[in-house]
Amino acid sequence: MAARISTQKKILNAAEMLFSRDGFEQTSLRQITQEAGVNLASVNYHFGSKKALIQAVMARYLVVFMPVLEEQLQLAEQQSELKTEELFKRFKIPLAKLTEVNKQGPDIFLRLLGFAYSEIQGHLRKYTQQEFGSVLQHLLALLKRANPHLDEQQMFWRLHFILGAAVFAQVSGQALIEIAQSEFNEKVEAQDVIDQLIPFVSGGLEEA
Amino acid sequence: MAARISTQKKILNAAEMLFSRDGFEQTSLRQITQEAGVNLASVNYHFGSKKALIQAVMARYLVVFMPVLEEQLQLAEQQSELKTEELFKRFKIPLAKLTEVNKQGPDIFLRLLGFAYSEIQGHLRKYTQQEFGSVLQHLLALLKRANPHLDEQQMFWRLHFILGAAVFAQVSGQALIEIAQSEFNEKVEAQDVIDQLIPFVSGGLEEA
DNA sequence: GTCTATAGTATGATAGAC
DNA sequence: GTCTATCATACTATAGAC
Repeated sequence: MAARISTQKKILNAAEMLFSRDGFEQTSLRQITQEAGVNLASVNYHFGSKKALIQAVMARYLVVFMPVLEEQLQLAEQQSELKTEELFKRFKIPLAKLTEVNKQGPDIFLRLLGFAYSEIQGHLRKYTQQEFGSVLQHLLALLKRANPHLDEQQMFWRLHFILGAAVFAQVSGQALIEIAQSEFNEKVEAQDVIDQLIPFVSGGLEEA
Repeated sequence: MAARISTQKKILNAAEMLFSRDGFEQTSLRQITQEAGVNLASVNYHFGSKKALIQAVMARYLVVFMPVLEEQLQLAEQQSELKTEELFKRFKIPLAKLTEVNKQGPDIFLRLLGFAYSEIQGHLRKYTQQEFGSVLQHLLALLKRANPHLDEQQMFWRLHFILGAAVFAQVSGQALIEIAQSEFNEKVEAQDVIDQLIPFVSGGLEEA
């Protein structure tokens, strides 16, 4: 017996797969409904619009990720010493938690996040800020404490550079991983990319 | 007397303005021809296709930028000590040279480059590699010499992170600059962003 | 809830008169 | 070289039968 999955879930699953592979704008409702094996019109029936569907796909991950990140930030705060790399390493815990949503959850989420920022998804930014703004504010506060030598402006730009590096790594991720594999004859996992990224962004942020 | 500009140039100028503001895919041939004050069909008459037009827009900058970059790399090579930040600073010279193409040339070029990589423009990558691959190989060789403590894999990933940070800064550039201005009550120029970027990527690349 | 059919809009490209 | 007119195609979204 095939599992009985609601049309809503079928749409979410198909959309997630295609969005994370090709991006939001590059994926049409036709592709999604075909992949999901449901009717074209059902997207608008269940979600109202493509934008709302995008938000729903992201939300499944954000509602898991953000609370765990906040938890980790609070743990970090209790430590006597607050080191940049330590803070970034804490991202690995909420990321790992996403395997509960989907076996490939961490990869998928990071790629979705990449597309969310590289394509200009104003509505997503607004939604994230509204729902999880406090967590992001908390992160910023801790990074400032760990890097008192940076002024506001340096911090502002470097955080955006970090975001850019992370986003780019994920969006170009699969292509890059394949290049890396053929070049180094080693299997490369998405997790390895994170491990490469953390010292890079830490070094960049701390630089005097 | 209005300057007599050829239709080709009118198209190139309008396309450049719109591409650098909105990206390649977000800009339609109809917008371009309207902005240029020429007929819709003339793009295909003069350039053959939208892809070819994109390439022509980029080429105007690349043919100026790349030779000057190569010149700078050769100068760097003659120095006894080869420092990472020194290498990245050398990018400022070929960038500044782009004011000869257009007063806003450096900004425009960096934004175009950003879109070229964030949207997946396979044909552009191929073109750049074909025409200017040797310069990029040279840069890679020097960065390796300046950072002998990094293995191939670390170097590979960090270069892509750097690309991501740079691209993101440019593509989100105008929006970010506006945020920065309102937040810091200071005028921010594109040049300032470069100055912020250089120590960040240098610190990130060198990190042990 | 799910379907077909289609409205309404936008795109890149081209044929053919001038 | 430049124009008008139009083709062929893709998209999101919705109306209305079942």
